Amino acid sequence: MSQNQFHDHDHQGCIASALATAEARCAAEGLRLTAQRKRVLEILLEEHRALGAYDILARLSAEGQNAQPPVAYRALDFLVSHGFAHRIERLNAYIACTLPNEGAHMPAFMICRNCDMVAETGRPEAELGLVSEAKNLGFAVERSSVELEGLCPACREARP
Amino acid sequence: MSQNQFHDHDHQGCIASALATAEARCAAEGLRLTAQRKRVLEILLEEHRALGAYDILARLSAEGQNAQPPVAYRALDFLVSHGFAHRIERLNAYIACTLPNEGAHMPAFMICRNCDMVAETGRPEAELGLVSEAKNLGFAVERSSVELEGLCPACREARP
DNA sequence: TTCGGTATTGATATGTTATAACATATCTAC
DNA sequence: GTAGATATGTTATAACATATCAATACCGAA
Repeated sequence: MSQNQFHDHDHQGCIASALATAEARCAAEGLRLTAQRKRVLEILLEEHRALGAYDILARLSAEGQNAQPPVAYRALDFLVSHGFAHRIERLNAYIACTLPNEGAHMPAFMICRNCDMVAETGRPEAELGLVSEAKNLGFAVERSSVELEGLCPACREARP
Repeated sequence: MSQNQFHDHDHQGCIASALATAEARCAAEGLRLTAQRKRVLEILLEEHRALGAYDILARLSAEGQNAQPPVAYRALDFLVSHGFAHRIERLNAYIACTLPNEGAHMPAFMICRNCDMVAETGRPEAELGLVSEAKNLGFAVERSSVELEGLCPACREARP
């Protein structure tokens, strides 16, 4: 996948590759990528945007499964805790990780307020700066959430 | 107030000073710090931690006001949109700004997962790095949310 | 192989956070 | 003092998330 999430990309390939990566990592780490978990990951990858838990439930129900809230939340917990997906706090929604090879990491997200597109990016030096600043204050960082809200390139052009 | 939020400080003075700042800024900018908005800001300042909207409603109800959800959310929207308070996405909660002189700004928060303490900090170069990285990708940042979760100094010592 | 523990799923109920919608009151400028 | 804008009161409901407990599937050890 391209470095720049805003560009077009080979979507089918990106889905297949992400699934393969998840399966490989689960096998390597003794995790169980069960049918439910895999299906939820597939849904996130297909949509390629942030989905609420109830959006996922709706998809599952449309497929004939009588899916109740815990079904989605359990699968999402698994995917998030192992780095296959991320929670977007700002949207109360979830998105497939675009860098699943890296395992648990500290991503940053750009969220378009117009089209709700979400792009993930690494944040090399910024991350270090924040964590070390916290460390100086005696605070031990374990997880981080960095979310930038604004206008994506497409929406900037559409409504300048 | 001290630079380091984890330290003790003059709480009464901090409340009075923050309220005075808010009143001065509202006067200067033609904003209306109505009784409800002021009361909600006072509650946030008194607690000096992140409060959910329904925590605030409970306080208001205890004071005899029959407060319904929109009462809290409207006051919080006002306070947040003008930089007198911040929303902590991770906690679905709100906290008084400790740097209200600066108007709208881009804060970062450290959230203790053990005691729920929230400390606000600026983030000089990290902020610039993130925003400029986004700009390079064509994304125009309008707001940001940076939240670090971990253990505060006190909780690190208590359970090492 | 079967036993027993652990992890996962199924199902119901409920808790928590946030907003829609519309009526009324208050302020401000003209 | 009236009009327009802003703020508040009130009811209802949408949207997001978890607790609980029973049933089943998986998996390693005896």
